[in-house]
Amino acid sequence: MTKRQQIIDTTIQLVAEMGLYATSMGLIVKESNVAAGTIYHYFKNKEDLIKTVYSELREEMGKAFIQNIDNALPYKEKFFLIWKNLFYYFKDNPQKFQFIEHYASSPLEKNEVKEINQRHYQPAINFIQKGIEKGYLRTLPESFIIQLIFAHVSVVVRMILFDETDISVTTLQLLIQSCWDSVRIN
Amino acid sequence: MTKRQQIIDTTIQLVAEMGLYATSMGLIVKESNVAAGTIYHYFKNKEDLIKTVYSELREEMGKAFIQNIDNALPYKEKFFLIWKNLFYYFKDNPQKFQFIEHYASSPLEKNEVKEINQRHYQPAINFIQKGIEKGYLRTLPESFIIQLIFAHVSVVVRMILFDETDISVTTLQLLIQSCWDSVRIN
Amino acid sequence: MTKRQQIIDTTIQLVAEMGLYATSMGLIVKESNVAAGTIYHYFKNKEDLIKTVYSELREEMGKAFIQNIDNALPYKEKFFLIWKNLFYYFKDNPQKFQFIEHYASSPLEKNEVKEINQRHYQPAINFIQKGIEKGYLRTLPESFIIQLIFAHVSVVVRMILFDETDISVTTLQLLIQSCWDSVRIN
Amino acid sequence: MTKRQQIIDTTIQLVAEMGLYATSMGLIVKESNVAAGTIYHYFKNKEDLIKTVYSELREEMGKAFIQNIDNALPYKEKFFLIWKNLFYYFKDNPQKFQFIEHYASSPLEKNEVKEINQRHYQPAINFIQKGIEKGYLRTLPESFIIQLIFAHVSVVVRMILFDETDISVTTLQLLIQSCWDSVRIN
DNA sequence: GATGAATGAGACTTCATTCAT
DNA sequence: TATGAATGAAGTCTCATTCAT
Repeated sequence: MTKRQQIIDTTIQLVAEMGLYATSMGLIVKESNVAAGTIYHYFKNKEDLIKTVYSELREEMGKAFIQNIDNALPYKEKFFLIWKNLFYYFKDNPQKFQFIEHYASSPLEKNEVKEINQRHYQPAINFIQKGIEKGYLRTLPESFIIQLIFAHVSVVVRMILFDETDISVTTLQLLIQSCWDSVRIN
Repeated sequence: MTKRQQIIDTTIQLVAEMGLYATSMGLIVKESNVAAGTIYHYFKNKEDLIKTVYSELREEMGKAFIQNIDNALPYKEKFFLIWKNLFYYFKDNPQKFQFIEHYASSPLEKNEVKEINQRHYQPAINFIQKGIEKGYLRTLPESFIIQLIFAHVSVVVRMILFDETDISVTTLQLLIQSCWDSVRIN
Repeated sequence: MTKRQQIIDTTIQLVAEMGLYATSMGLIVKESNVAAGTIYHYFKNKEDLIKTVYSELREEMGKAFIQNIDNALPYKEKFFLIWKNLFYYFKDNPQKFQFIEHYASSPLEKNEVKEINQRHYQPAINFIQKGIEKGYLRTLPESFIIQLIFAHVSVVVRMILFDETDISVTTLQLLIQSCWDSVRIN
Repeated sequence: MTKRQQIIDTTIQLVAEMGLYATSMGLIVKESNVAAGTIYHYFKNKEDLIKTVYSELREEMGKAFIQNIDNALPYKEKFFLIWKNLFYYFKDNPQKFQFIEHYASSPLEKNEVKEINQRHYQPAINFIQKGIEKGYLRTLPESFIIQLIFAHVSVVVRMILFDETDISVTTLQLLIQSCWDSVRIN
């Protein structure tokens, strides 16, 4: 594994466990078996490191949730599949989920990166847009609907992760239905 | 106003604007017109200050959202009123909303305060419990339903606050309906 | 007990246990049931408090070690009695002993108090002086001999206090003999 | 000279002059021409710095006082030589002597370092042990005898250092004799 | 006499970052 | 590329002391 990747992996892990601010560069140095200077060889500074990691995760996530979606399927089924994709991506990568949550709620989020990462959203935006146009979804701002879905999934993931319980396929189906009911046309 | 209150008010304002970590004790000192030592007269340390502020806000919030609820009203109407109470409490106190969001996503949240503040939830838990029993709401864990509603309101509030737009009463009604649809029995 | 005495007692106890610097005024306040301002009513500042306590202890100690000395006794016997007086004063008042040790090794000792407290030494100086004149003791500076005796007793007391053992009368006699042998004429 | 050594030297000098507590890290920074962070690169914290310095001095002292002792010499002569070694080590390194005195009387001393540094005592313990076995010294606990000798030397050194007088070789011989008389078999 | 809220200088320490090797 | 010693600004907190009540 390259030094750069070691740094990124350690950063994800530490931020997930301790949060953005408790994750000092010194700690990353210690845990990643890399010298302080090396980090600054690959990243301009701490903010750049964090933002880069976030960017990469967003891209990965963006790919994950549209994966294996057959366009021929009915809209509702695609919705359910997408929800599941997102859910399992988070469930199977709890540290990445937590990193993203930490980042999203940090003051860093306020900056320009928002737009930069927007493009990873594009397929999602398109999907929602089409849902509204075709009369499957309520007439609400797309970004709002996306936030709603994202928030919904996050609540479910958080519940599972922190309660350390698992969830049956049936229950999961109920939960997705709940999300679907909040955005679909009655 | 007492020194203690000055400190608390300044803390809410600064944390709302800059986040938990960018809000240094030095900044609080400067903005609150209080000596450094005075803060430590009222609070054990920064963590204690933050947690105390959070606790007080949670209590206030707990009171706000069950306010003016006539028990004689139909369940659904009560649900809508509670949603609105919560919504307007956040909308009218944006700094308190942001403080709570910052706190909730911080590593501090992980600690014991969670339980301590649980009692402010009690009316909410009871309300949800009754809704499930009477067959108005889906059979899901109460705490999960509460999280879902909370997340839903938060998304709406965030949208309004950050987009700096306002929202018509009609739209609001639609949004509450969306939340209701995600938890009500079909 | 007067507030003043409460302060002094608490100070002795805390300094004995924790040392001069770990004994903060705040700690004295907490442990002595006295308000911060009250301490400053009786003492000019921390240094004054410590020095006053020390002065009082020195006076007490000065009285203790010449107590019950019959001038008619042989010189050597008087020496043994004085040694014992000093020893038992320390053994029976371990906190006072420790306070004195902490003070004596502190930078405060360097100041003027040394002379002020000199007068409590006077009987000791006289006793040593007479011993030299009469040919019982070696011709060395009196203050040096006093330091030697004081150091000797302190070593014994420290040993007993920290090892938490006690000591037989016979052993004690041997120890005094050791001290006596270091200053008597051969 | 390395940064680490600069820090240690400055620490010895400042503690000797001002005591353990008046020697702030800030002062060490100023006097040693080193950045604050650099101290924490070499030492975990102030306590660690002080303890490390003390440890090194104890080792140096341990080497100093058994230096040039010819085992073939008579016991008493070896005793005199050892006393002199210790005496001159302190007299020639007054700041180290004062550092050790400050440390020894501080609350830090109470901790584990005591044992760690015990091994530097080993030659001394052996020497005393042999003295008792061979009938040269009184039957008293070795550690007690060591404390006695140490206290004796310290009184002499303190006298010379603080009175700023020097001492003739004859007088010195008298003083060692006094120490010897306090521990030798009559 | 007694109280304790309020002060602010200064103590210790952390941490992102640089730079010579 | 990679290292890690060195930096110093800034953060948190303590503590002796004051003063209005």
